[in-house]
Amino acid sequence: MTQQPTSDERRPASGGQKAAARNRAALIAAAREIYAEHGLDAPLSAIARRAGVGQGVLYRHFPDRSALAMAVLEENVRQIERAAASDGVDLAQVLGVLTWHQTESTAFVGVLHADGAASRSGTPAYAVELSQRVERALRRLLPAGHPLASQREDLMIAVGMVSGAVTGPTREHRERRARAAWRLLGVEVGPVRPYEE
Amino acid sequence: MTQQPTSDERRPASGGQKAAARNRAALIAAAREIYAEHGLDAPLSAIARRAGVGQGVLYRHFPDRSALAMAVLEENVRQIERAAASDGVDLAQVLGVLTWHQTESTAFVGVLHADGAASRSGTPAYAVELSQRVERALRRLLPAGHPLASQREDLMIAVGMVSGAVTGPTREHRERRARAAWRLLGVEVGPVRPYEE
Amino acid sequence: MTQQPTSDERRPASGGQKAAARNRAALIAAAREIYAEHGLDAPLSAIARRAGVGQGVLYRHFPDRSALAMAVLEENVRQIERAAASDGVDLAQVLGVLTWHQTESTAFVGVLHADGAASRSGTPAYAVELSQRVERALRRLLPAGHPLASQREDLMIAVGMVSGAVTGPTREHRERRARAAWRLLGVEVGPVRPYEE
Amino acid sequence: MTQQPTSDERRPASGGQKAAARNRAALIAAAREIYAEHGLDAPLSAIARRAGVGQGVLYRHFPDRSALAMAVLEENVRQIERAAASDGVDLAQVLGVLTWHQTESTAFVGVLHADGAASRSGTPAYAVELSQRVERALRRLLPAGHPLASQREDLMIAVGMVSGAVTGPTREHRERRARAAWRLLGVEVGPVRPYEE
DNA sequence: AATGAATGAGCATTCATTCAT
DNA sequence: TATGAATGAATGCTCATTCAT
Repeated sequence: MTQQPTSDERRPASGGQKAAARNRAALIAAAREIYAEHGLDAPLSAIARRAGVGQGVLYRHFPDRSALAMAVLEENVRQIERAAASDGVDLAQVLGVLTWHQTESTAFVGVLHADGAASRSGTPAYAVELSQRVERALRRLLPAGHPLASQREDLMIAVGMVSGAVTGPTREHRERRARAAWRLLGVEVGPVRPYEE
Repeated sequence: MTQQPTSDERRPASGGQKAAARNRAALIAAAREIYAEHGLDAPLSAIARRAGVGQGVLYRHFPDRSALAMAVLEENVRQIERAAASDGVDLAQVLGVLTWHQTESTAFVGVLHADGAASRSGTPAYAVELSQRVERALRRLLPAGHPLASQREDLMIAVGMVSGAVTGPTREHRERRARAAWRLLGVEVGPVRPYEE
Repeated sequence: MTQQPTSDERRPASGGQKAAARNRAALIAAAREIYAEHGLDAPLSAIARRAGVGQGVLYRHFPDRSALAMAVLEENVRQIERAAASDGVDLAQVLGVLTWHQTESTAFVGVLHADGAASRSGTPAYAVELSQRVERALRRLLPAGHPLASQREDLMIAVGMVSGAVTGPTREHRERRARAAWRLLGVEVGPVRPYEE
Repeated sequence: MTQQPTSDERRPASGGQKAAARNRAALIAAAREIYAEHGLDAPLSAIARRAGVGQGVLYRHFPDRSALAMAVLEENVRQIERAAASDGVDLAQVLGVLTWHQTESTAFVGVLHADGAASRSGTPAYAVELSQRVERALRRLLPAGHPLASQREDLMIAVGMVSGAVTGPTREHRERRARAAWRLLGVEVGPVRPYEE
């Protein structure tokens, strides 16, 4: 009726709070890798396995699929927000950081396809939220005369467009195409690299 | 006891070659609808059901998932090829037809993300092939001075970019964004509609 | 991304419509046994195994847990309804049939605990429905002067009470206790046996 | 480097024997609540959480699921035993206390379904034991001419019958049905309330 | 040639139980 | 002695694919 383990094997067990944090990090790292290889729909079991933990641990830390994706992509968005908040930064530089994440994390590209209005009803809520955070970060730096400043939607449409261009087997390949995309848009982009301060 | 088959029962009735062709068409039409509603990962059983045929028929006509997707998207590509081959047509008009398919068929958008070089190893071969056929169709009409003519890759990068912009709940929504995308690229587009001759 | 069987093994397959009906019957029979042994919460996989079919077959025939339970208990209820509808029958005889099912099918007892008003919110809807059908069948035969006729609820309370008395390892044991219960209620019961006409 | 433990950290603080007893009581109280809300199959983790203790504490005090259920129901039985042992009490009054527990604690009802002979092989041993204790308490007060005195089994069959009648969403609902059950049995019941002396 | 039943692998999720801290 | 993280078995459910009829 109720489940009861049949095996007599000794079962390994927990490793305290420190291990918990380590596991959480391992799960996020594993998810990032698996997402890159198999997309956001990858089996959660694969992520747990890659992280070297049981299925339960994944659920303990992330109650549902969204929570995990959110945690993974949160880091990407945060870096963009930080970059946008630093002193004396201009839009081009932040677009460089954005582009770096687009080329680095295939899953992140998917999020930027979600315009703020939830494209298809299937678009997960977290994607919309993350997309809006990126938009807020960028818009503050958008100067009046900028090519993307004339119409309200243009900014995120352009970001989506670059996402559409970011394909290819290696990061370098993807970066080349992303740069070409921005060039075609006539928008200046700074160095494509992660934000570090 | 030599009982004659009274055959009161309606036999499913094989239907001959004509029915076979009709089934194939019904499957493609059903797949197009289901793909639009549930994406390319929709259960094949749903497609068979919508087409009003058994699962077996689907497998008879399309040995695997790719074959069906291919058949569905083949039609989109063929229309673009036909449009590009008509008399006195110019690039803008064909881009209009292309854009119509992008806004109409979400699945088709996915194909155009596949640049000719097979972006991710996961990209199915048919996507690459279809993408290349679109490229060939367009490139013949690309005049020397066109904004997308200066670098070899620009043409399909631009197409991919527009695909990236095509999000939204309704076709109208998606068309508006596609037009904005072409505008940002400074590329002229003709009427957004299917090709009919 | 999408699941694809890794194994190369030949997989057995279906056996036509006749087998389908046979499977359905096998599932119901298996469920009846398993319910008797492990209660209504028994794992569905155990039922499928006992019936000698795959999990999918169970879901094809019974979309959810309720549907299967319903199908199993439906037969019990139907016999009572039939008994109640036969010519010249009186309440005592139908109570005999009811009692037979109470002693035969432990799961059926559970259903009769569900008064028409859904005892706990957890009571499944089908239990309520089946219980009400039993009540309707019995009430038509309830004569004015009967010990259970004075108050509206008394009829099904009495049925529930007998259910509460029906415990014990063997059917005979349970029948003995059921008879004692009816005796304590001062209610006459006919022969305890299934309905056959 | 002989660093003194500054112990700024609040250690969970073992708490000594007093805390242990407090935890045990908290677990029983929590279990009673959870059982009432979710039935006897409720997750143990929920009980530990409600009690405000870790899972480990639960296992320290109650090695398995039965031990906890036993401890919870033990209290119900003890009250009945105490009531039956008080001066000048009669059967009707004790049945009132018994009925109160039946209406209050759904889990307790289940125990009373277990006649002394272990109805189904699945019946846990503790249920049999508790049931027998209730029987002993009641039988001593059973006067010779009582309606339940003529046959040995009648007493606990009647108790089981009332248990079978005790359904409904609220305690009041259940009490009304329990009273009706005793009325149908022609057995007098005193005030339905917990025993307090 | 079509039907649609059956198989069974795969993924999500829950929870009893252990054990490092 | 208490905590609560981790394990992993069990179960529910879905779907691609095969094949008897």
